[in-house]
Amino acid sequence: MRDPLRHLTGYALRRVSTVAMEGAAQAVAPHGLRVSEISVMMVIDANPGSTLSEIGRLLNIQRANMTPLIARLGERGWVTRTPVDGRSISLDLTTEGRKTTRRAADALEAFEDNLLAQIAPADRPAFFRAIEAIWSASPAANTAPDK
Amino acid sequence: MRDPLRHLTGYALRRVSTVAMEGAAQAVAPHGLRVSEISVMMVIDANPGSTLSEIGRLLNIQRANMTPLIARLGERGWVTRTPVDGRSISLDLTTEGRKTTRRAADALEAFEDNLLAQIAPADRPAFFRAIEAIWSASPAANTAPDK
DNA sequence: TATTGTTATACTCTATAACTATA
DNA sequence: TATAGTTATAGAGTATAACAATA
Repeated sequence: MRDPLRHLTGYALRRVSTVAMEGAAQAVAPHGLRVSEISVMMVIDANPGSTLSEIGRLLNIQRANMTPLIARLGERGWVTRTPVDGRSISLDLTTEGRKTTRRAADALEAFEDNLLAQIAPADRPAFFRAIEAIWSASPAANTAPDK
Repeated sequence: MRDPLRHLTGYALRRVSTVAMEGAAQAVAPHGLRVSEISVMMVIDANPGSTLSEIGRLLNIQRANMTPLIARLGERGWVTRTPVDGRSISLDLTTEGRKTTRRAADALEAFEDNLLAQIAPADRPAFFRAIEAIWSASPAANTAPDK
């Protein structure tokens, strides 16, 4: 079977991205989390007191989709919501949320290390330059999500 | 805002893959096609007479999801279905389907060229080696989709 | 007026299970 | 028994529009 898509950059990127997402999902699932959820928790952990909107912007997740995600994390006692000025709410991890984040993030990073280990060390700088070049030239990198 | 995900290979791949998919979708939409549809049509064009299952395997699309996709292309008069042995059907492009494929594939490849152009020529070989290394080490590359 | 959070909704992609009919 | 195609369905991710409350 001939594969006329094999030479296409975007197609190659999509396949490999799928591999990465599935591995990340598996790494994080035993901790009861989805990739989107651990991502949000890691960002809150690194930026305590940030706003729902701010975190969504960083991760390219729209407000409308952040709300139920944060609600799920709140129900499990991992994230607290504190009104900050009457219309914004600031997000923080609970002690239990921090523990869960650390465990899940460790699992995620172990998987990411395995991913990176597949790439020959000599190829890594060029690989990341390429990724960064595509990203920073993209509309998504230069536009605010949501509106 | 600190971004604790920035250094993760998989996260970087996902973002860039999203850029690629959105660009591909935009390139192909004016021709009335989705990315999955032009992909299938390009594969049929390169492998006329192949089977629905065979094409699905190549593209990692399950049979259950191929059926409605092929049905849509059939309704538009772009793909024909020919029974080959009573349970398999072979797929071919009509003349009109070939024209559409050529136009949409040209648009897609123009976008892909722009993507590639973002990467410094000196970085390209390492970039593709890295992509290929991650892919070929993945479970997906060594497993048949569907079951 | 612009922004925040919320609700409702819809569309795409992907996945599974069950079924038939054929090989 | 295994495979091909089909149907129905469900989950997840993502997108838009509209709204109330606040800055």
